[in-house]
Amino acid sequence: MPELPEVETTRRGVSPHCRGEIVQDLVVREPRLRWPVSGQLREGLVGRTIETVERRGKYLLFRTSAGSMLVHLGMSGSLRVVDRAQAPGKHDHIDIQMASGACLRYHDPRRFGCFLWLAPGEQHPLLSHLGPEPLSDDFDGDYLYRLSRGRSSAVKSFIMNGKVVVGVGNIYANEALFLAGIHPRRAAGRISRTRHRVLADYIKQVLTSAIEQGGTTLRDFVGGDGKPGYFAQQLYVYGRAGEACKRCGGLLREGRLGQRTTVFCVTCQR
DNA sequence: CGCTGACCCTGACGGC
DNA sequence: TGCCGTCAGGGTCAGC
Repeated sequence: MPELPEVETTRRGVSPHCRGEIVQDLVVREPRLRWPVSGQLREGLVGRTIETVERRGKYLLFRTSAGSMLVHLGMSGSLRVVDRAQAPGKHDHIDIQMASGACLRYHDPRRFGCFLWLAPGEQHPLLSHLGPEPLSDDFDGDYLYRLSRGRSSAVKSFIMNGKVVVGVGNIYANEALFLAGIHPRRAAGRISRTRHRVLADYIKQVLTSAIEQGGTTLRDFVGGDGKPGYFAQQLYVYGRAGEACKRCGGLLREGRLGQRTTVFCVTCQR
């Protein structure tokens, strides 16, 4: 589910209900996530005031003066604001209850997400090797060009690699490559500077547009306010294999690249 | 160091 | 109706 636009949508949705609020209790119904939810999280968080909710790549950081809660939504996770009186449903694994009465509820059928506690100033290994934010000035075509020299991996795997750039998942990688007219299997190291610039610009554009639409809801994504995203209607290739290319009318083809479904147009992408 | 594939887990869906 | 295989938006890790 969540790539950068969905995580950002979640951040924007939950932030007003967290910022400046005291955490009254943390209820963990199912600690078996990607890594077990430790007691340290509860010890660290309860009684603290959440100062800010930040995002780094697909990670959310709930900052307090005593440390931070690091959250990843995995593939099927969502975090939304609910009324604390509302009975938890299946796969509602964690509640973060605010003194204000608001409640952040974490739902994750596949349990690939994680909730970790970071001591003040602690640089978690998960965050320390991440590439630049795609929407920042640190990320552009020249950067992609430089980093890709000598690399033999397919450009799609390259831009989905979090050490190269964060937040670009399968949906938006497919979309950006289509818009840039680049074949997903082309070796990253054999793409010109000009084309890398086009690609970087489209990555920024497609992510920005998706954030504006509240993300992409394929089956069950909901943002912090519980509402779905509307970007799915604007997808050019993802989920459209066998249908007509919106640019040339040809049949979109599907393949597998690095265990991920890849959709592209053989005419428009070279 | 770079790259590939197995793996983590549950649910939805299509074919029989 | 049910069983079975396949696939799904994330990332880590071992091995070459």
